[in-house]
Amino acid sequence: MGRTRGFEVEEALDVALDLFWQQGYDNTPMQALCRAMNLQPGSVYAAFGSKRDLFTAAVRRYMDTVSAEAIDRINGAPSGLQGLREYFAHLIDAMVDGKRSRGCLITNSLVEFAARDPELAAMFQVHLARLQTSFAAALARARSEGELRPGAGPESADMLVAVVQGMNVLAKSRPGRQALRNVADTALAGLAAAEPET
Amino acid sequence: MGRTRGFEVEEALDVALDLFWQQGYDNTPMQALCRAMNLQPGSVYAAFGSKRDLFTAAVRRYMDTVSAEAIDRINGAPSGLQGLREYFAHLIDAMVDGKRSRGCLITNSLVEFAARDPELAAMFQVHLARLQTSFAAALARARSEGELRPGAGPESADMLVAVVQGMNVLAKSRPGRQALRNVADTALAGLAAAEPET
DNA sequence: CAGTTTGTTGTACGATCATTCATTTAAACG
DNA sequence: CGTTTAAATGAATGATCGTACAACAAACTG
Repeated sequence: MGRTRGFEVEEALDVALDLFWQQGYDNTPMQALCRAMNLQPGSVYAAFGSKRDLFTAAVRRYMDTVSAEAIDRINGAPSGLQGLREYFAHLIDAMVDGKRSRGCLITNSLVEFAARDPELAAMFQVHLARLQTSFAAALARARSEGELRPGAGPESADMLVAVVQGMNVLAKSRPGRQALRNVADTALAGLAAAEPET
Repeated sequence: MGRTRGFEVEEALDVALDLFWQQGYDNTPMQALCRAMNLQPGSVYAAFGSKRDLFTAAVRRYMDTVSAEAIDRINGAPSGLQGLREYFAHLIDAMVDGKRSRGCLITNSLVEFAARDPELAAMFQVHLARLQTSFAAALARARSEGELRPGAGPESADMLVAVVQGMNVLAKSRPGRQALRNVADTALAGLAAAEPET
């Protein structure tokens, strides 16, 4: 019983997610969030709890949507190496044209929170582990298909995770598509077997 | 004439630099800076201007000391590839034992400021360009000495810059030395000529 | 249609922020 | 030593922050 909610919680959360993604946590006042969500403070606190709770919910939503979609691409391709190539291709597209020009919410938040909020840091760690695991699986597949040079293998996943985090940082200074492609291509070329001359 | 300053400006700046490095800009109140510097607000404002000015000075100092020392290592080695290896080795040491466990002040600040302060963003861009240039020079030297595999060269510098930025992010979650070494070794192994079997 | 319960509204509160300034202190100069 | 000038002090200011709450509105229950 009682009055029904006049807004969609997930829609509002998406708006908050967008703001946190663009501006960071400390630099986004609750007032700005309320304005963007078209909600009064009371409604926000009733629905989400504190500002930190709202942020936590936004990070969770980011992991379940944006991040999950990207990671799924890694192992949804016909070959291991191709999965990696497609992952990076879409990442770069989103960094040039789309929302990833703001970097990655988790990378941004890791930098902002790792030293002061162990609970959030643990969430970010889960994300990194997922990414690493998917990279390792793709590399294992690529190796079994003879796509990798000797010495490269699942252990190389850590390097790819670092490259992605680095690209997320660099994306914030709006580099050209070519520069980003160069980064990804160089990283993958270092793992792939030498191509036969065309 | 007049009363002389009772503190060393550079010493105070180093203290502020340390605090900004650990906690970020937004998360470091002027009050905390004053306490750490053992100075009253008036003295700080007289010496440095605004909080943003103090931060700018701290970033400049970081670039001139911490960052310059690290970059100098790249091309201070007997061979190109060896310079890169030494750069990463010292970077990893500082991430495990030293102040680099807080990441890199510039990487942190790039994430915090790129989208909202073009002037600071330009400073960070200079840093990235310096790093890229040094990497490219080392790679050119390495190539001319036959240390690189075919396909690798100065253009690969962008990938190394991304790897470093990524490691700076990952460092904040205190990874083990082994994980960091794996990242650096994998990145360099992808560029280096195949080693003869021992 | 009353009563209960829940959501919404808008204001207001205390804390904390960056910054200022009148006052006091001390070094340098004649 | 007295005057001048700059630095240090520490409280105060106004703005902005996250959050709470009293008043009002609406929907479900019986």
